[in-house]
Amino acid sequence: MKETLISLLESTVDHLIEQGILPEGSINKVHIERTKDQSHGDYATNLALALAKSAKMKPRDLAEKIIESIPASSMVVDVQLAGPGFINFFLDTNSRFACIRDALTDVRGWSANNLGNNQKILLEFVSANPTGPMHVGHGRGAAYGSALAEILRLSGYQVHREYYINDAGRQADVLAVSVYLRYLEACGEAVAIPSRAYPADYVTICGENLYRKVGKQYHRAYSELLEGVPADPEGEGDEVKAAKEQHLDALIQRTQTLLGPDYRAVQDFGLNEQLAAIQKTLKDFNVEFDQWFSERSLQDSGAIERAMERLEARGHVYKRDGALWLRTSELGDEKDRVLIRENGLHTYFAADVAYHLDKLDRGFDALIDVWGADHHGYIARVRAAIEALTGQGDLFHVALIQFVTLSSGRMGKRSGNFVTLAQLIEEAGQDATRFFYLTRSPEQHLEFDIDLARSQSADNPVYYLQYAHARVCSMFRGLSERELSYDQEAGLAAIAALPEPNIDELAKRLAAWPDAIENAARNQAPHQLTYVLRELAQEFHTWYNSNKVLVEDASIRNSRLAVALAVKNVLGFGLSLLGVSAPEKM
RNA sequence: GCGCCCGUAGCUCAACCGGAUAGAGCAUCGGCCUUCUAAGCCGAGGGUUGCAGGUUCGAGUCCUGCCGGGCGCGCCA
Repeated sequence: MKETLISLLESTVDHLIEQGILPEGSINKVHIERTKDQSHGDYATNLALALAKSAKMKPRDLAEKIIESIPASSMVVDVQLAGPGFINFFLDTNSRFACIRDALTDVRGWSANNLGNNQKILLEFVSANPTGPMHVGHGRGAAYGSALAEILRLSGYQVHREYYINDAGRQADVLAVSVYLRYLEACGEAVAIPSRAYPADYVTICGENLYRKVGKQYHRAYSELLEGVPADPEGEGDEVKAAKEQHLDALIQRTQTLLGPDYRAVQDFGLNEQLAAIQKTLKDFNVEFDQWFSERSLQDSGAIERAMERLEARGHVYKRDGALWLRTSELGDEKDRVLIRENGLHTYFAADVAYHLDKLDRGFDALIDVWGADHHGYIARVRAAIEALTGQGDLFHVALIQFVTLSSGRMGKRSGNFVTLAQLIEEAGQDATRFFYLTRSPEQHLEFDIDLARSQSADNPVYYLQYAHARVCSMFRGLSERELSYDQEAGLAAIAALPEPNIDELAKRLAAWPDAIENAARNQAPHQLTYVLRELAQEFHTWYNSNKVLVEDASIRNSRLAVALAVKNVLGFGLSLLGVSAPEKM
């Protein structure tokens, strides 16, 4: 429909160029959009406004010339000049109500578009460290990434959803020691928990679980563990903080020495338990992945070394102060970055470079990483590294998700009493939580009012949409109770004969649905769908209140049932894209 | 200090590549259940889109400078 109008306008422009009214090559692309206001018709173009300058005419005068030259079409019943020079198109009834048949026959196919042209995209999101439970910030990334994947798939992209498991590096060691100390506690030792270790309850439980599983198999005397370990100082300030980290580092080394090969077993126990908890929460949250990618596997397979060698071969690295540096500053970053530390260990960044190289080697046309806004300073260096390795830095995109704040104050990753995603879902429910995350644009800070979610969850806008869906279902239950019939074809054929004028507004909202998907994909903005669906539900509720559906007149009944069912299909499908259920009863 | 994001109604937020009279929810006030689900509908009030310039037919949207808030700037991850 849109394409038809565009081609009509393109031939009009060609015609005007032949006539000498428009200069050669004045057209780049005809832009046409749906109107917001019914009085502006169904579609509008700003063509005359855009071309007025090159034609050296007033916009309205040019618009008149354009309207005169537009070829006749059976779809278009009227073309009007409006405002400063807009050209409005009014469609015939068949075209206006085609969306109802489309929504009834194949809502998914009708909703789809080919923006992506079958490109392969790797979408990495959440990737929360398996060192503890997910917090409410991770939940936002999960809701966003999951919905975006659905929208992109519907828009002609092949989407691969991936979770990067940070199961290597210092944080994994901190987890291992934290768990091990709690394990010793369970063995009967009196231990002091380092101030920089993970102190939270889940670590204690994890240590106890380990004890329950293996008994005293890994038990070493606590006094032995502390041999040669500097004290854990108290107080504030940079120096004290550094000393605290040194205490923890020494403890890690000591634990590794003492446990030998058992160290890895303890660490794996902790990592696996935390990862299992994360996977359960995500599953409960209706978020799925195609692949779980382990950071440690990069190390074990030698992928990191290979990436470093490749960078060296391409002349992007140098040694300084005993460390190996990548010249990212030559590729858009603000300064160079360390790959291999003075102590011989690679940085997190080095592993990430290898990871993104691996992604590209797997043959993806584009990489999208969903990151929290606090990582924005990291984008330039990763892109620089990809550019250095492959010359394809432009294939790397980051969707930055702004922070989630809680009404009861900022959350902290390590504080003992932060609110976890699992707790939030427990309080507000899966549907309300998913939907609330998605009603904000990703670049907007999200204020999540825990108390509101708890006490007033019935006010959540998600119920508004679900209620519209349930209403239609209820209507069809009433249909059989009253022993009335529904003939869909007869209904579709008679829609134009419906007496109520507000059917036009409702049909207009329905017809806009496929465009909403395409726009949401183009802007990587799932939140737009929540608004479009809300508007559809709103228009439906209005129509429902002013028109009775289960009437004696079979023709009107059939048509209204067809309309209602079309709305139900779009609402149900739309909610499924967002990971929200569409109940048949409420 | 430098970099990224944000600033829209009392509150929380929309506004698709720059488009026509800047829209919703909550809150406030007034109506609508003997009729398919009132978790709903109808109506009212509420705005110099942080401030000042600029670009153009047209700016909440783009550019510059301020003001305010958040985040980041490690051989941590």
